[in-house]
Amino acid sequence: MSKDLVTREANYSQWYNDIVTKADLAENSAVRGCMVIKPYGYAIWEKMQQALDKMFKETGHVNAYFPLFVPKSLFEAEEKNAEGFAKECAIVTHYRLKNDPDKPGKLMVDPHAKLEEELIVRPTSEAIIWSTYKGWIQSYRDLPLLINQWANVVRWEMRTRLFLRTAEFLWQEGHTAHSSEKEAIEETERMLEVYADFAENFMAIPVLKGVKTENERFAGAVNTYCIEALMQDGKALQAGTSHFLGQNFAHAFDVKFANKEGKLEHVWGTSWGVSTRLMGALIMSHSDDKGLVLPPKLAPFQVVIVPIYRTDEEQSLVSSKSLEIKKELEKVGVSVKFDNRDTHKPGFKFAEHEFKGVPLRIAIGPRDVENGTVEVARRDTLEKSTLLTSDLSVKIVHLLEQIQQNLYDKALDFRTNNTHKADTWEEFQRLLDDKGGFISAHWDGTPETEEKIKELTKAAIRCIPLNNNKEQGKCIFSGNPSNERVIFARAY
RNA sequence: CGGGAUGUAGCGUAGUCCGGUCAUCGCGCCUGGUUUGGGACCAGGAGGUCGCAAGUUCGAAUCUUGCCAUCCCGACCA
Repeated sequence: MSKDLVTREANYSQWYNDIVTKADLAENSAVRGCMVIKPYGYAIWEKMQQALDKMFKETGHVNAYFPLFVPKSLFEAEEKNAEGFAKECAIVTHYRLKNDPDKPGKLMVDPHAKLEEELIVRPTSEAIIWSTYKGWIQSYRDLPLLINQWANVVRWEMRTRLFLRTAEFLWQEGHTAHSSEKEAIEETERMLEVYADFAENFMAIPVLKGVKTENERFAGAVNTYCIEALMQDGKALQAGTSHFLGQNFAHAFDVKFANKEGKLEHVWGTSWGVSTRLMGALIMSHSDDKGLVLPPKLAPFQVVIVPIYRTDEEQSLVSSKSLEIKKELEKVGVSVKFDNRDTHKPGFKFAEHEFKGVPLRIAIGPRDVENGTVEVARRDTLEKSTLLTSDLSVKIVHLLEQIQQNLYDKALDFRTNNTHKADTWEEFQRLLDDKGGFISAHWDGTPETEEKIKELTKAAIRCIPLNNNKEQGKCIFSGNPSNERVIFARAY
């Protein structure tokens, strides 16, 4: 466990990988680039899903499910989208295997079972969904169409990393259709707000809301909004995107509706998604050199109770007290695990739960039962205190709220301390190499300049912040005039 | 896909240059006993196609070739 954990300073990426695997979140599988999400990691993802799903429904969306496969002819209909994803598609070309006559016991692809038309394993579902929407939308009365799906997608990435970039990943993708441009833009912005709200209030990660530059825009979108988070190593992570699709997909798939005047118009679209990459963001934002740190709102269990005893008699005494406390806490909505394994010593359990990021630990021994107390340890600050069991549930609820808030505050402080303005090229480069982080700087607005800066420094424009202050200045690279700062960073 | 590194028991490793007496050690695992308020101790035990496949050789963990996987650096990307 943590005695084997390399420090963040010594090797950040190894630290990350160690946490993912040693905290039992996920592991590499027999399939290149694809991970197995283990029960403890999946439980966190389920918490995320539950919270997000509720928020989607509260904003009027419903869930549906569309096929994994997209016929190539549909996939290529929206040209920019198809071109953008073409280089990372898995393609199904056959539908049958047969015994290999040359190798007994082995199978081979049956050459007679070639598909008429290849199927693309979805890298994103716009094509299959918009081709379906064509049949669902005739009138303005059919709009807006507000649908989300929870699914897996495949993008054949060259270099993968657990949660941050895997060939197959889990996500949700919302796909909506509207009768006006204004309404579609409102939807795009609404969902960005939902993502920001989720990141800040559940994940305890402050995020920067903004729009992408043309270079970084989703293939097939008119405008891409994003939330950007800053990781502890000073690199940025795109945590969610919301796209205004204009009428691009409506044109590509001929999706039209009759308006109130009886005239046919193309519908306006949006799509938005977050993925299991959020797991990576969660890990890298809060965890420390002792292991994972989880915000209470997303922890599979918020409190672990570790009983301490020597004799059978003590064990039954301590156990019944533990169960009593567990019940009391569950009554006020706190999730509790009673770790009554008799195969491990308390010290081992302390270390294990600490490594796995359980927000609060309660230890109960015979002494506590006698005194009417418990020992409570916070994972975020590692502070221990002895609390009277009277009103314990109220105190625990309060502590969990404090931990949630403290994690957010710490992450926000970190981001504040690692966001800098640069006004010259030298300053820009120095900031990048010294500290990384977000760098706020003037840019002349051209893709060429953005590209050159990226080439020279590996830093890209993460976003143009929403509600950005207008300010006259000169592009740090070209010296041409600029009327606002944008956010640069090296990114995952 | 380009550059670099690695692959030996569940994990971490020694051995590879210089082929044979070589499958090493620690953790973990199993059994028994003593333990239990911060990662227990003693004794005994099990566990291996040395990544996979061909080749060279009397003989391959060790040499050659191909493939696969992982990590790091690029390009690509949520």
